[in-house]
Amino acid sequence: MPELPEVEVVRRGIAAYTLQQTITDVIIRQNHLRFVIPPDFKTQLIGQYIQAIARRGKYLLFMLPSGTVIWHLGMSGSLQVLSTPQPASKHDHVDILFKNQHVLRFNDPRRFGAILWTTTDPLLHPLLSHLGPEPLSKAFTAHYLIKKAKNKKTATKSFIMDNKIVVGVGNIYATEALFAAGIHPLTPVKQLKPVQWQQLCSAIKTILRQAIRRGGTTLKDFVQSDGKPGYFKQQLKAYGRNGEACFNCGTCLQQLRIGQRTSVFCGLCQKFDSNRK
DNA sequence: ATGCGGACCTGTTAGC
DNA sequence: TGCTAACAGGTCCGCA
Repeated sequence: MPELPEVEVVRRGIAAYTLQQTITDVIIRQNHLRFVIPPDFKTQLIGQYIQAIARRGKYLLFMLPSGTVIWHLGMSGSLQVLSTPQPASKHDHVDILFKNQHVLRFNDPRRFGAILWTTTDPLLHPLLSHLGPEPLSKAFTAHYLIKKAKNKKTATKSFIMDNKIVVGVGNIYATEALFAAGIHPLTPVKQLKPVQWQQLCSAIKTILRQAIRRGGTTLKDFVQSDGKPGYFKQQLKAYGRNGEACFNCGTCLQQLRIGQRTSVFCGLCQKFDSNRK
């Protein structure tokens, strides 16, 4: 479910209620997520407090004095802060209780989420160590992409969704960024011109920033930490619009599958040929 | 080395 | 109406 903007929205939302708060209890109702939650997870956390909540790609990092909780929301996970007790409903797998009475509750129907505990540098963890740069950082530039794309024939859409190239760009924002940059999703990356890399790079940054500002994209069930949906869906220009008219030229948007993911694009605005524009 | 398909798991929707 | 198949925001692994 959540791509980078959604994870960032969650991070900011829960930080306000949980930073510096002592953990009084941890309730695990289902420990079988993408990985099994470590057996000592509960005892490691109780009595400690959250010093900071960071994000690396789509991973949330809860920094405690003696270690770090690495938390991934998977495809369908959400984290909410409850200020009054509420009975657990279906798929509410984990609760973290704080001294200030707030509860951090994790719900994840598909259980693709992951919760890990590490006492060493989380950025060196095997799941994180190979990750590419943050798209909103200075390290993410057209120049960097050109270097990475050299001699590769990968489809541009698969390329920008590859964690090792850049983190946080999932199907929604990849689709949107390619539309904004006027690049056909199947274009082999070695064919892209520098000007197109510029457009793509800045489209990714712009779209992610806008999505964060609007609280992320709610397609079906994404909620911010306060339970409200995200409001970026109204801004989507290509994703989910197969068969509808392109906002630029009125042409009927098309759909195809790339790497088992649906891709919507405009056959007129997004061409292989780079000499337009 | 790269790149693709499959697997993980459940819920919703489209189609017959 | 009811059953089944396909598909869904992510990621890792193994095989070609």
